[in-house]
Amino acid sequence: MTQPSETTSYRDIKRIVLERIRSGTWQPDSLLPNEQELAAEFSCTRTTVNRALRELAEEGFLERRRKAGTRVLSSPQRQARFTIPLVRDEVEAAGGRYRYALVSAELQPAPEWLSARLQLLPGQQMMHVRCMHYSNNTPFQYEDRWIVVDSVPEVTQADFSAIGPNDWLVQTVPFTNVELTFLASRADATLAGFLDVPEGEPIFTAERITWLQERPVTIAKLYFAAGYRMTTQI
Amino acid sequence: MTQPSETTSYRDIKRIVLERIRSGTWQPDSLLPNEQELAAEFSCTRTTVNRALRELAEEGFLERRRKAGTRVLSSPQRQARFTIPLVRDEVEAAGGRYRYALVSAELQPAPEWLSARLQLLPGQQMMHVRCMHYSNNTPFQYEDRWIVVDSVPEVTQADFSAIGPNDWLVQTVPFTNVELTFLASRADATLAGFLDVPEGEPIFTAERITWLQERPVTIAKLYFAAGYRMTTQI
DNA sequence: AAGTGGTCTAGACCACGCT
DNA sequence: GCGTGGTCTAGACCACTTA
Repeated sequence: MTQPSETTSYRDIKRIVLERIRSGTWQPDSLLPNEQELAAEFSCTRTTVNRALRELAEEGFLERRRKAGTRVLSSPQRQARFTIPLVRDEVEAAGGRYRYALVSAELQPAPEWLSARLQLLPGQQMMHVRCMHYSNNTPFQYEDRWIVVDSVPEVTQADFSAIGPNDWLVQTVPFTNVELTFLASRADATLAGFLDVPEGEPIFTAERITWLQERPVTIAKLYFAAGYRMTTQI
Repeated sequence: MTQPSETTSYRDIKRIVLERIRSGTWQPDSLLPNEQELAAEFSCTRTTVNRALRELAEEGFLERRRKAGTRVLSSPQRQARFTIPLVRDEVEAAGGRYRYALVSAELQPAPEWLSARLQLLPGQQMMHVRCMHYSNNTPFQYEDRWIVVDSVPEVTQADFSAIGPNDWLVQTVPFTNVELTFLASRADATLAGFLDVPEGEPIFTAERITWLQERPVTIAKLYFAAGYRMTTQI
């Protein structure tokens, strides 16, 4: 099956190490041989061993510390990786026809909960955008977003009836840090109307807060249609 | 400009490349110079450039293809990484005192929805475990789990009044693939009782399906207390 | 056919953090 | 102090993919 390659690659080493952990050859919390010894065993250089172990540590199976050595983590810190797609891509990937609709876009001073949340000055000017994303004209996501005008002054010129605020921001503010939160919220009357669900319906919700350097740029609350599931393979 | 360190490390290169993307020096969809040229510019070896670009590609900023070169992704595929902690760790990390309580553990044939979901034979024998996790004696999570007896025969001997099923599985089945889903569900009467919330309350829910090789091992539905938020920095 | 990234070798120096 | 992993160099061959 595999290529008849004679050399031991870092992929081979990863596979072998995982097998030894799986089979219990290397018990949880036990120390692995050091890189030099493993390199000798696998007839390769320490560089190759290093890459294999480094990636396994990155993936949450090993813990590595200088001088202390490399240890098998007792309960692997499996990390879930979600690729957060653009709404349009998500809809189209599911075979739907995407449609965007602006609900409102208004300049407003930041309400108190927002100032506190984003560490803004009291009453700082914000662009408040609300919009809908449809898949085949069925409600897919309701978006409630605030953009800090001081951080993105061009936002006052943007035409959000033509382009969604997320698409606009991606094009305009090239780069950022993001804090992402998932939660379950309850559909109030407004939300129930936009998403076409009964009031009180549980709504899967994502909150994204975005910074440019240390400056807050935007907070978006994304309310997904009923029954939405966010899935990933680990 | 740069720090007085004379060598250019792969971290420096990552930083510089990100700055050039951020500042628009390298436009989205444009091609970067090849590794050899960058190595010359940064006065380092191609190996070092390679590591920097490889990691940036891994992080979703660049796309690399042999012969085609390295390209700036127009909309960076930012990936959210959630570290999924053990319940006990999560509670204790928040400063709470953890308590586990078994609700029920029974051998049952798999109901139809479950057989379909896990691709089981009809009526296959399952261990059905329900339990609660408390933080300072306040409900934190209700767990409803099914374990495939054929995949983990030892489960019939396990004493789930002493140890939680997740802890037990981690110790017993060393290794697996996982499918993780987040959703918002509604508290029915049972759930409302265990979590001490009104019926109908939106409940943040995680579903984990675990496989050993190709064999399904367990499906767990984890219902979190009201107001739970799952947060990550990207 | 040819250019690009993918990976490996053989060696070196260094920083961290146990003991 | 000193052993371990962290990183870099200089070079090589190779695999893939596109022109």
